[in-house]
Formats: sequence, C-alpha cells, structure tokens
Amino acid sequence: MPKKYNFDEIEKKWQQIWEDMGIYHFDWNDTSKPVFSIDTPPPYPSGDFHMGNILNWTYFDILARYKRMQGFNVLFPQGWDCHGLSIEVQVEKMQKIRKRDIPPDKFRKLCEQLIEKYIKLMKNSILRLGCSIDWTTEYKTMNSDYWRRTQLSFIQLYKKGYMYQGEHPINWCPRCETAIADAEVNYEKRTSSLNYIHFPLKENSEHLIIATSRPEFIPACVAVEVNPKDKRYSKYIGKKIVVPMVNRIVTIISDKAVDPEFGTGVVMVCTFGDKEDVKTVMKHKLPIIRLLSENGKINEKGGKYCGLTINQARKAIIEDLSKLGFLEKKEKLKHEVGVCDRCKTHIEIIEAKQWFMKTRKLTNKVIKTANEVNWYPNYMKSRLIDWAKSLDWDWVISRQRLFATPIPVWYCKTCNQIIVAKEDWTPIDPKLTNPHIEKCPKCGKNDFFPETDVFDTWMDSSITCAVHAGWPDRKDWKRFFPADVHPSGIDIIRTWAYYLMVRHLALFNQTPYKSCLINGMVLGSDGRKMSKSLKNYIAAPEVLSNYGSDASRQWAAGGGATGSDIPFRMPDVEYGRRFLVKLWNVSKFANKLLKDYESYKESNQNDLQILDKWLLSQTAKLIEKVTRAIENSQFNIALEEIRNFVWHILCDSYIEAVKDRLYRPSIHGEGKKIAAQKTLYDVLYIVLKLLSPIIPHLTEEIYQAIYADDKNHKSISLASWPKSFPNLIDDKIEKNGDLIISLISEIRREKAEKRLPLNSPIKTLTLYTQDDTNAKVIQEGTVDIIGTCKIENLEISYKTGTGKSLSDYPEIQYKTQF
RNA sequence: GGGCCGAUCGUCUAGCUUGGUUAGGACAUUGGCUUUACGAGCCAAAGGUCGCCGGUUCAAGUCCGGCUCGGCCCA
Repeated sequence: MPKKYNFDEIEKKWQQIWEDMGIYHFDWNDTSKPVFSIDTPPPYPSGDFHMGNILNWTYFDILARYKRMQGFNVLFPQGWDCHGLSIEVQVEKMQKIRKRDIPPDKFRKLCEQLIEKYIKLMKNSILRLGCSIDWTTEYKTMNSDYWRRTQLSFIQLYKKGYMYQGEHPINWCPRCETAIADAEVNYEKRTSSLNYIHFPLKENSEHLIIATSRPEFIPACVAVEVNPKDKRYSKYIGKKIVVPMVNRIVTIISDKAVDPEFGTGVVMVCTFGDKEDVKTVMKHKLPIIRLLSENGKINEKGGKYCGLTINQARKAIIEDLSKLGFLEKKEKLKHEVGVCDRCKTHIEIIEAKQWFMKTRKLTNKVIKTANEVNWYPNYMKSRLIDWAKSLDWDWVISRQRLFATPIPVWYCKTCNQIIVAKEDWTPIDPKLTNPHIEKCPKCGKNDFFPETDVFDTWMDSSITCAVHAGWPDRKDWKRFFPADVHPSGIDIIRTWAYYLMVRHLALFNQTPYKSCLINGMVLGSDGRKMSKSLKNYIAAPEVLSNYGSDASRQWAAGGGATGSDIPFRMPDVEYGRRFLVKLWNVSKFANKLLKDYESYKESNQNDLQILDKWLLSQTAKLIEKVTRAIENSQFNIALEEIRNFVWHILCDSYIEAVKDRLYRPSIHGEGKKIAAQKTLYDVLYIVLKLLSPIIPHLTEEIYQAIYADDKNHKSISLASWPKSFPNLIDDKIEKNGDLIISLISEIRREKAEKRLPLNSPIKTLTLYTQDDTNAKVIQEGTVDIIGTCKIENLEISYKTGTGKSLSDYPEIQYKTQF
C-alpha cells in the first residue's frame, strides 16, 4: 500500500470498475432474495449539481449499499424529469425566439437537445459521487415511452371517473398569454395607490367607503365585505349596496379574512382581483363575472371600458369616479404583488377551462395510508396529512405549454363531445394525429380538433413507483411494488410525496411507497437555504473535485439529523478527508503488522488478552448501534459511532496498547501476538464493511489490498453486512479494559509532564491498591501495560501508597522510578 | 394569517421518544510532544445558568402551557 492515497485516482478507478462489473444491476429474474426498491426521484436536469443533490443521493446510496450487503436484491433506478417551463424559457432566450414563432415539434426538439446536454452534466456528477445506481434502468420522462405511461394513467383514471374538465381560476400572465403554476409566480414589493370609493347603500342615503388598490375591477364587483367583529359595520351585514359606475346591487357579507386595519375595513370582492377574492367567491358561492380576456384587456363586461388594458382602465375609472364624486381620496400603498417569473408582468387570475383530477375525494384514504407509511423522521407525516386536509381545490393538471406530455384528448367540432384516447393509442400527440375513430360517437360527424393543453409535469413524476416496477409492461410488476422507500425533500412533501400518493391510490388502490425518507435543506454559511440568488451557493462539482466523493459523502451523512436542515461547511468536508487519511494510515499500518498473519489458522482463544476482548466486545456493540442507526435512517449517528470507534478506540487506545505485543513476540510470546493480529484483522474488516455504504471507494481500496484474497468477494460491496456477536459482549471485560487503558494513559501523561519521550523506559512502576479485582485486572493486563509504557519492573502492592492517584481511579495510587 | 420544525460552549451538532452520572462529539482557540502508521498526527487545557417565563415532579436540556426569535412550506 502506498504511503499516500490519491483520492481522485482511487475513486475514479473504482467507479469505472464497478460499472464494468455491473455489480449494481438489479436482478429482475431472481426470486430467492427479498427485493428492496428505491423510488429514486428523477431530478429536473437544470445542469447544476448542488450540495442538496449530494445530500439526497448520498442518503439513498447509503441505503442501497447497506441493503445489498444485507442480502436484498436492490432496485436503484435513475430517471430524469425533463418537462418544464424553465427549459422552454431558456430555449427562447438562447434562440432569441418566442415559442409560437416556430412549429411546436421543432420547439420541442430544441428543448430536448438542451435537456440532453444538462443530463450529461448531472449524470457525470452522480457517477462522480459513486452512487450504486443500476444505469440499465435509466429513463427520461420526455421520451415517448415514458409519457405513454403518463397518458395511459390519465386514460385509466378518466375511465374511473377521476379526471374531469371544468372552469377554474388560474394564474395568467397577460403578456405571455399562458397559465402559470403557483411555483412560477414571484412576489414583488410594488407601490401603487389605495383608492377610497363611495358605495351607496340601497335602502337609504348612507354610504360605505371601500378601499381598493384595483378600482378597474369595479365592473366585476360581486360583493362588499367586512370583518364580522368590526363593530363599525356590523349593522350593515346582509344589507344591499350599490356598486358605482355599473349600478349593480350586491350584498354586504362578513368574513374574518378581512383585516379591519386595512383601509376603511370595507373591501370589495371581485372576479378576480386577487387570490383572496377567489377564496371568498368559492366560499360564499358568489357569482362570477369574467372581466378580462386572455390578452389581459377588459372585455364587454367592462361596459365603456371594454378594450382598454388594465392600466388604461384603472386611469379611466379613477377619473370617472372622481368626476362623479365617488372618489374620497387616494393613498400611497406598498404591497406585494404576484408577477410572472419570466417577464415580471403583474399576473392576473382568470377563469378558464382546465383538466382536473378529483384528488379531494381521496383525502381520507391519503390520511389513512400516510399513517401506515414509515416516515423518517416520523413527524414529517403531519406535513402530508395537514396539506391533504387543507386543500380547497382539486388538482389542476392541464398547462398551456409545449414541452410536456400531451393530453390525449380531442373534441368534436360539431357537438364539442370529448374524445379521450383509447389505451392502445398511446403514446399519441393529438396535435399531430387524429383520433382513431370513424365518427363522433355522439353526433356522428367526423371533424375533430385537438386538445392543445399539456399535462402538469407532476403528472409525469407522480407515477414513478409504478414505472420503476415495470408497470404496465411487466406482468410481474407488483413484485417490485410498492417501493420500499420514497426519498423526498422537506420542501416537496406536499407535491411529490402527495401526488405520488393520490395517483397510485387512485390507480391501484395501494400505497406507492412503504416508507418515506425526508432530507432537509442545505443551508449556506449565513444559515439560509443555499441558493444562487442569495449568493451563498457552493457548486457541488467543485467540492467533489477538491475533496472527493468519500469526504463529501461524510458531510452529507454526518452533517446533522436526518430530515433537519444541514448547513454546508467546508471544515466538515475537511474533517471527512482527515478521517479518510486516518483510515488509510491505520489500514496501511495494519497491513504491515498482518503480513505474517494467516487467517485460516485457528488461533488459541486462551491467548486473547483483556484488551483484545475489550475491543471485540465494543466492536459487537458498534455493529448493533450502527445497524440500528441505519435501519432508522440515522446516518449521522451511524457515521459518528464508527468514526469515534476507529479514531479513538481502535487507533488511539487499542493499537497503541498492543504494538509491543506485535513487535516483540520473542518477549511476550507468539500466541499473544497472533491474538492481537486476529483481533485487529477481524475488527478492521468489520469496520470497513460498516463504513462501505458511506465511504465506498476507500473501503474498497483497502479491502482489495488486505482482504480480497482471503474473503473472495469481487467487491466489498458484495460482502455481507457484519452480524453482531452478543456472546462476546461483556461489560465486565470492558470495565477491566478501561482500567488498563486508563493506567497506560496515566503513565503517558506522567512522562509528558516530566518532559520525557514516551519511549523512555521506567525502571519500576509500583501500584498500590487494596482492591483484589483491580490487582487481578492489572496483573492480567501486564503484557500490554509494560509493553506500551516500557516498564521494566511492575510491582503491585496491597498497601496504601504515598504516590499519585490515578485520575479515573482514585483508589489506585502509583509511583514511577525512572 | 396557517401547518411543521428548530433554538444546547466562539461556530456547527448529538442527547429530548422512555425525566435520574460530571450535557457527548467536531471545528476553531491555548499549552505540550518525533512516539518503528498517521504533525492531515498524538497528549492535554480552557470554554455551556441547554432562547425566555411559568407549571408538573424528590428530580427537567428532556414532559406540559405561554412568549420571543429563526427556518421550510403554504396563503
């Protein structure tokens, strides 16, 4: 073994060899081993691999490697969630075009090319992290073979009555003329004016003054609202009031959502000035007046303002109100408004025909199933349950975009009949292909027009548990379903974990995953979520090339409790690397000391010294602790236990104490040397195996150098997980060993205090104790005590001594004579 | 405004499920040491009224209630 190890060389070498050997391939035909399947979330290939990705992939790679060693047939697939608005925007920017400028299939091609480039970058990083992925399973949601499944699931759910078309308010960018998802809405602080406007009461000459920042919505006003606890207005609740300019008579309603402190405490409810309006309209079942057309202009419902843009209409209406004496005053107002992520245009809410999935009728089942799933950590389940309970609307699954899975639906031009594709027509793009039917089943005509909307990207990514298992093509796909674990970020429980759950429950009436492993967010050095816009971002490839995979993985595994946010700090990665150096050094040293050790020869159990048994007992406990920790996905606990064991118990205490036995068998006896060799040989092997899921590369390198010839596995990752040996767990032995270690430390301290080199000989060490047990332990441990401390003569006296007391054992005194 | 989580040496973190030693570890700091693996090491020191207030208890970092601040997500 070379003096220094080159992590970059070693890690790349093994990554290549593992791939060549194909040792991480799932065996689809094996029926003997239990299956462990991981629902690897297909990432959105943005081109960046960030520390959050390292955290995720490390978590599930540890599980995959651990379960494989436990004897499971592990399915660790990898896909790519390709569709999305972000890519469309990037393509438009790069090509300097608008998506409507070129044919949709051409635009799609450009998106695909860009995604392919990003996938390559990201895949390189995943490979560089050394993940034990079965790359033969690789898939892309943009490929027709994948979106065939998205369409198929839609058709099946349509047949089951889960899919419907309906009117629904959506976020609409008037400039881009598309619906956009909530996630694509940004909130910006803007200044506008708050207008105080007279609304006359119907029954008498009184009036109320409402405050609004959006007077242009007056033609769409359907109610006036106050807080039920607001005493100023309680007598008006239920009364009729006249909307100025349009002279519509509406009711004064009450809702605790109204802030009495805002303006006058009276607000108008319109279709739809903001999201609050949407809620109020739904809740109070108010009529809907569509004021805006899709280009963002006022339509005929706006009366004289028809055809104006929103800004023009606002100006005009304020002028008119002022002229007619309805405008009390104007105030400056700073508030947050929703703007389009890409063009910063103030978004509007409009009603449009959309496709939905009836998710709310599954809520009880979702709650029940979520309670049956094992969550790591457990409290995360409430995030899913609370979310499911709080949903007001069904899931809007249609989007007005291009780069996504087409909705396989046509409409009859004559009678508007909905034609949903048959299952065996998929994959199909209705924009390019007509429905495979002779005539409309309702009116008999044969002129159809395609649905141009596409599916929300979550429609692709929320069937992965079934797709990974081979649905719908493999007859035996249920053998690999549900997934054993679905990993998810804390921020996407309400989307990914939830959509998976409703989709699979609706389709198969079964939970998609048996357990859910949650990772927290990666925080930057400022304690906030790491992101490029906050300028606290660290690129993962940089960390990987500076410190390597094994060190980075230690940061991910050990950075904090599973599920909690993990701060990224370079010193943690540094510490990981220092541990690797330590492990390399101790292995190199052990290799030298074990040169003449023949593992096949039975050693004499009687030669085992207290410290050998002391180490074995602690090793058995370590196996139990680490196994329990990984079973509970407590990777930080597992790693800390092993690191402390290796560094302090194995290296600082045990090896230091048995060196002399190993160096000088002529003095201490060959049997005692072999006992130490055997202990060291067995314990180091156990440690390497325990570490290999977390630190796969270095443990492999060491395994190949020391153990491969003897143990005969092609790779340490094919070895079996260590089993504890409870028969060797002995608290008394551990206590006795502690006494010996403590005594050795005391003597070393004594030398240090006297400024003597540690290898300076001691003529006589006299120990005073009145405790028979102590005396006996010291006697039994003599070999390692005198060897390590270079004591020529060790005397035990049963008298009370006059020397110093041992710091941990005040009942024992000692005197040294140099 | 709602849901969930967190607050422990200068910094980061474990412990809280199931209350009971001197609150464990890492980094940083300080002092010492060539010791036939490792100075990227070893030995040691210093550093904490466990966010605040109250309650339960013989006993609270741990359980309960309230508050403050922070995070993630949602509105």
